[in-house]
Amino acid sequence: MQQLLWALPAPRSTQTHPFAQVCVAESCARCSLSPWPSPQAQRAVSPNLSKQHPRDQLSDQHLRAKRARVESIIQGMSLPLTPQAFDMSLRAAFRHERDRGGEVPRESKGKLRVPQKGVGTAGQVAPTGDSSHAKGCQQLKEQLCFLEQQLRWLQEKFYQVCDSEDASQTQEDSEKVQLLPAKTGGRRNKDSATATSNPCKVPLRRSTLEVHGLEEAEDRGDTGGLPSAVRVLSQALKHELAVVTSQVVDSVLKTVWPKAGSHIQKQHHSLAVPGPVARRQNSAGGKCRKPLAKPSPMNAPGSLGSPQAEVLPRALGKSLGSYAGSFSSKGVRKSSQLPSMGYSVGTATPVQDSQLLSQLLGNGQHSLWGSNSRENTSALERGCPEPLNLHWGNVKLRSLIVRQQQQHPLPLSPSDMESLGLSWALVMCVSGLVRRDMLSSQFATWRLSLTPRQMQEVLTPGHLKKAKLMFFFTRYPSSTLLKSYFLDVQFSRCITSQLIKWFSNFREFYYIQVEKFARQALLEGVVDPCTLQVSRDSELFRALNMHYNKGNDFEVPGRFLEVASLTLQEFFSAVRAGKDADPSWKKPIYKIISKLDSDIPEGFKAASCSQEVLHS
DNA sequence: CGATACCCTG
DNA sequence: CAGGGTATCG
Repeated sequence: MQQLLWALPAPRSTQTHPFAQVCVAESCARCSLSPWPSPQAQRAVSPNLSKQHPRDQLSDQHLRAKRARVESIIQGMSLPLTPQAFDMSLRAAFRHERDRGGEVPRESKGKLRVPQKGVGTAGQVAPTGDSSHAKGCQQLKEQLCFLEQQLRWLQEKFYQVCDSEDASQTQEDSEKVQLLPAKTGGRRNKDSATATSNPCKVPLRRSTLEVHGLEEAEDRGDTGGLPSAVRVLSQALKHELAVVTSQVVDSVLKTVWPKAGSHIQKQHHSLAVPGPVARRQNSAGGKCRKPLAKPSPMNAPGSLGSPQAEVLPRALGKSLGSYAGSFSSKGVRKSSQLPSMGYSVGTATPVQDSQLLSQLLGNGQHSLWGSNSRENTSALERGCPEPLNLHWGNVKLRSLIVRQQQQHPLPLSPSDMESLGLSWALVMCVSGLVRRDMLSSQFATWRLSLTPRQMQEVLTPGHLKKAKLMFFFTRYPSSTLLKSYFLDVQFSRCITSQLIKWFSNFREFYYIQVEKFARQALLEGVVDPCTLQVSRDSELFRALNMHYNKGNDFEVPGRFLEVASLTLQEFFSAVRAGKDADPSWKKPIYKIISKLDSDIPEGFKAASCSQEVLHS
């Protein structure tokens, strides 16, 4: 969720966050009550939106109506916030703004992330420990903060909408022209051609509300009142906000106070208790990508012969909740693998969400969850009223509407927060307000918490490490070989290509390094290629070892040294012969090296191998 | 046409 | 390391 937060497009560089400014200047209480900056203030901080067209005066009323509407959303959301939450969120917002400092606020990345419930979730439900209460409170508080920040950000976006609408009809906004697919060359055309199948594939620069959907709405002559797209989004957001908020509150209360309701006062008390937000970092983003953490329930000793003193932070693997709401390859929850924790899982399964997300992510045909999604998806869509089938910035708004109309509760579980994050991500993505890859990241994280224990449906850091070590033996593994060595991975097209991509990246680094040293040798006046031998204490080896074997906890096979030496010599000879003038001069070398793969020790096949990596 | 390799970029 | 693009192969 925090990813979502820092992923939110920063205000234009010349513009500080209007809300932050208000916060600085005045006591935050006022901001909380009325998060809207005055129109003057708004314009003052957004110079490029300040061009007032004469025609605007005619539509002032129009604008006010829109603002009032959006404001009602904000205020509706603000109601349940406690004073502490306000204060906290304000500070968070301010901190966020400060951290931004023109760059991505990396540091804030983990700050608001809600701690995952660990293995002992059931224990946390027990009303024994104050810490668990505090933790829950912390969660709730942070959720609310997050929501508020989102809202504030939305507010800003809506201002942009209002203003850009005014501008759009009166001037050929050069920026907008630039955004139009038809006018930006072949690649853009290609993008829009595939837009239907990749509804969420919204490039960042089109991810503001200044998207085609608005224009579409207006092109249809929808000039009276709010543009239909705005109206639809507004309604969708309202629903989403209401549902999400109540769910968060409910779920946290239920979790922390099984006899919820009678201890509301305690909540406020506990809210003030600061708690460390232990949170794993996850820099992974993008579709079908491996998360950095995984539940590692199995910890059987690996059978790697060498001292596998793998050193990845334990917290990485442990902090994640091991909630095992799991999916089979068919996308059906395997009840047999559900832990009996007494969580009331909502009637709507995560499967539905996942399908929707999958749809949004453009994985419609081959859902990450399996193959039966098409059936269900169509079932979902049948209930969807067609008039809402708008496209908004290449995103099917309908998907949101479908979800909204279903009004199913999100599953209440330790993955609540992730689900919530996804709900928001959905809203953000559908409205074109957030980058698709960030949604995907959220998506992957969320999905991770539902992964079966036995079969990894995602590639973990452990797998990556294992792959790197395997690179010492094989530079060009076939997909079948990979399948036979990652037995604990449930292979899909996505997983396969990711693994292959990994090795492609490994090779890339490898060849770059070797080439670098080959050229260096040439400059140093080496004449005989045979003198170029890669030994364990050579610079080249150190560079490679650092990359593939960080920590030097794996004994690199001698064969790899031979291969590296040969690669080095080949590069040396080629460069010396001036072959590097040919754009494809590396191809022959690649061909040679590709034949030098050796067998991988059977030990790598051990399913626990990649998990062992995380624990030793 | 899909899978894959390579290249380039962030 | 991931993404996107292009080139190539069967």
